[in-house]
Amino acid sequence: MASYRRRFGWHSHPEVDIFTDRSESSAESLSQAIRAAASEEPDADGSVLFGQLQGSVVGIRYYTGVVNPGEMVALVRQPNNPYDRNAVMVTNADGNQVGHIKKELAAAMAVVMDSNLVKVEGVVPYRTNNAFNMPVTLSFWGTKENNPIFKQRMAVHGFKFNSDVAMTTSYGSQGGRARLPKKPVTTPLSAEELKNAFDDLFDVLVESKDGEKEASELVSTSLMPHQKQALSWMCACENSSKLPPFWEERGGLYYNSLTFFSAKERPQRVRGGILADDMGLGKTLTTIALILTNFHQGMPLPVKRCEGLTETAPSRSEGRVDSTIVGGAPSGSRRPHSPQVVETPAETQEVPIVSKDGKKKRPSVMLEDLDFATVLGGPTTGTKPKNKRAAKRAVPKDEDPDLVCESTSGAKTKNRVQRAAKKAVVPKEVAEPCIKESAAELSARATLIICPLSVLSNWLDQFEQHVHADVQLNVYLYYGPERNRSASFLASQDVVLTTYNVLAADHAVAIPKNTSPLHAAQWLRVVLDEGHMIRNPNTQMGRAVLQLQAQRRWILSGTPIQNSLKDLWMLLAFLRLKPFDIKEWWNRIIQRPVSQGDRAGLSNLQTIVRCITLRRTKSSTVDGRPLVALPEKMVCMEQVELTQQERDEYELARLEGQGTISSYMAVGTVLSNYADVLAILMRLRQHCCHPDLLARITSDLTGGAGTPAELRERLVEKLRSVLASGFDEECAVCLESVRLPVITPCAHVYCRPCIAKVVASEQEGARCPLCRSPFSISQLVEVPPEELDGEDNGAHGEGWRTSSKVEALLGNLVRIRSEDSSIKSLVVSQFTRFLSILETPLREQGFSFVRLDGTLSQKRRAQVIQEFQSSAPDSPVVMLLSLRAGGVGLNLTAASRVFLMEPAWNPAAEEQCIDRCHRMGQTRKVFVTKFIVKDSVEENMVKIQRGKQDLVEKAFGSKNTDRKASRIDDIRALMDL
DNA sequence: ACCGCCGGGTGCC
DNA sequence: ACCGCCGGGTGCC
Repeated sequence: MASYRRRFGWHSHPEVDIFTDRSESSAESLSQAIRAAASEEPDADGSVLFGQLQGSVVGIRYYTGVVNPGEMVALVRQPNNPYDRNAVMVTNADGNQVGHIKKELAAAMAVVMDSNLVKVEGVVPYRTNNAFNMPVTLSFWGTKENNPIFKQRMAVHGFKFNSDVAMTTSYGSQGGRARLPKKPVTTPLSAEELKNAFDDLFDVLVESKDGEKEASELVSTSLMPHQKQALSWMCACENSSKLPPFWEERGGLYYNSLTFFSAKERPQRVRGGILADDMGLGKTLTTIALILTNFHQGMPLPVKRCEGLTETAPSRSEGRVDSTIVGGAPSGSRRPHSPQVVETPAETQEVPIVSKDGKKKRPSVMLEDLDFATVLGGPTTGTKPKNKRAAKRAVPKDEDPDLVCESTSGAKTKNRVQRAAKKAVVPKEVAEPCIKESAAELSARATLIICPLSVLSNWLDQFEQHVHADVQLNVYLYYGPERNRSASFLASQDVVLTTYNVLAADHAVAIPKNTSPLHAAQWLRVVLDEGHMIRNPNTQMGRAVLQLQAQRRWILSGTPIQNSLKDLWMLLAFLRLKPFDIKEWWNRIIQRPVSQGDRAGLSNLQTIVRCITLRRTKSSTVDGRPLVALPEKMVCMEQVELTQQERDEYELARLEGQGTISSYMAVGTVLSNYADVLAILMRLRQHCCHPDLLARITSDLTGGAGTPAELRERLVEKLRSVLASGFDEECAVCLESVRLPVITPCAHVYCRPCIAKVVASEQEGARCPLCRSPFSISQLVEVPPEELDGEDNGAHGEGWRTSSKVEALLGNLVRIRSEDSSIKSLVVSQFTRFLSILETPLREQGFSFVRLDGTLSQKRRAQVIQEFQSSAPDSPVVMLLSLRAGGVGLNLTAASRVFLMEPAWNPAAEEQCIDRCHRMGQTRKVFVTKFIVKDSVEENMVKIQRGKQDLVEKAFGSKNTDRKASRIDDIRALMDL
């Protein structure tokens, strides 16, 4: 008994004591209970039906949950029930408790559920007039091996199954209707079909929703057609009272065609969805437009505008950013008080406006005001005459102190446009039934945006760039130790920007006693940027995200599903798409049917995704034209010839290296001397760039024993060089990019958690998975964090010398400058020391430049990017960029030339770099130059790059051994062996 | 619940 | 009367 109780399955959730909360709010806590319990469930696929039983649900008069004939119900174990530890609770599809399973049957079910032998599903087969209990058909699902033991345990309690009926592997999609296992009507999908269908899940959605919506004129950037479509769609999602998928209204009742659940209450709608546009289509801008355009009841966000700033509006002066960028300071989010404040007009369309006295205002009256409003916000038309006209319209001061502030002349003024706006409560979407909002709902104002740290600055920039300078938009950066933790302060902002980590950390700290500030606030809207980041609901992040309180919820993601169907569940749970936000229903209705190849299940899944997602790709079209016509991109290789002296040095190193490696080859110890091989390759690559790069790599790797400290230092050095080389980016255990890299004494690099797993799994001595050399966990070495990107900052003052590659780059830069001095360039290298070396000639030649590498703090990084992106005449024209710096999403569109100083092992890294400037917002043709030293390891690397790209496309089932072999082949090719 | 079960009242017909 | 029978109170787990 004790043993099975300890191994709680998904039906049991000992933490949740539902009896502490039996009152009104129990519906929500029950949903949470089910969700919590269900999330522990192992994969729902591969189950077979053991059999079915008729049972009864008792005590229904004590609960409010309603079930109609044919509806599915959930069975949830209640091990803490004070009356019966075997209790099994029954809830309906809405998460409301219906009753309990009768105790004799519950006693049997508790045994098999607690020991994880089965998952139980229930359907109420028919109606009775009994007010005290109701029938339920229970289906028991589990893995084949567990079938006999299940039957036996049930038999002990007197429940027998008819064995010939029970076995069927098909789930079918019958939902609640059928009580007997059915033969599938159609043949199930093959694994291949399933995989394709799954991959296409989002891609087939690529669609152009018709209908465009203009952004509020608070937005200074004009939206492209596809962005207007997205805005229109997003507004509709937020405002319409349309039922969620699979719900329909039938004679005053709301009916779900998948669970057969019907309810009097309108099911809670999803006010939001997934914007899954490809990267670069402007999800950020569209979201900003949404925030400004769709406040309550389809009105624009009411904000104050400072007229005085209008004239300088279009220039993005640095001064404006700091008012938003400073995290933590309570006043940090407010822009300095400026002259004459006006609130924004609310309406831009010809909607009849009813004035205070009930008279209908003619649209023309409105237009007059609008004209004025347009002037206020107009990007380039901050013309004096119109402003004067605006000033004349100022009304006496005594009306509404909130809207008044000092004008330039010191007089208190308020603009009458506002009065028009205030009266303009006519909803915009006349065709769509506009949702009703309660007073409490109407009081929510702020939008919370959660994003990865790497794109924080991008959001700030984009707000800066796309919102009119005179708009007093309160954007608060909730980040850093000084952040303001007042929930009411946060809720009073227009936008609060934070990261997943801050959210999770706050949540974790607050959880035992109270709620975190972000969880205490009632948000108008929560936006998850790169929303695919949260995949697991059991992580701190996942839990924190799910518990936010908001009226509207959005997920922005270029790749909504990364691995499996399960990823999608988290997104649906976040959006609270009923009833799929509860895992039990998701598993029953979607996950299991689909993973068993059920076509109807797949089609239901597609319906769900279609209803809540908008996705366009770069190749989508609007009215037959591509969404974004990116300027052309030209990629060329520039061959660099070494000087005779460089060539001599290179050949010396190559011959030596070839000798070493071929001797390893001869005795088959290439992999156990991997570090050596990499070091040789590294030296050759450095020869190709600049001789001074070699200076520090002097340690003889095979050198005799030293003190442990020396050995350790050598390993650190090796790890550093391995990481810098980019060669060993993938961990041989998880086959993914190395996280938390550590190096073994045999110089193989793994993720720390991966190698720890290996050590744990091997009985006695752990061996390196690649070369089988023994090692212990204490011998693993990691790079001290402060050194990760720390390189000497080129004190190359006097002893500086040039190289062929340096000359090649400088030649290009000088030529470009002479042709068009406004052209900016990215100079990319993996060797940050090479970037340091390049600083000297750039300075000598009078190029103004900035440098972006991994050592920069977030704040400094943002500054550097902003400086570089600036179009001011004295702004930098070159950015020295470390290949590994920053993540995706960096926006460096000011550059239109990219110089890749040396080939990278990973072509994707190069592509990513290029895409930082060849992306939306790029107006010029982009030229990419890849420098390759002729007759060198670099040329060989390019060949291998090509090979790998091919490989990636073909290979899915490549095994570890294949990888090893291919590595040796790689090395052979690289060294011309 | 038009049941079953419990426990107090009651006790030939 | 340490039973049977009657009828009211009661009722999930």
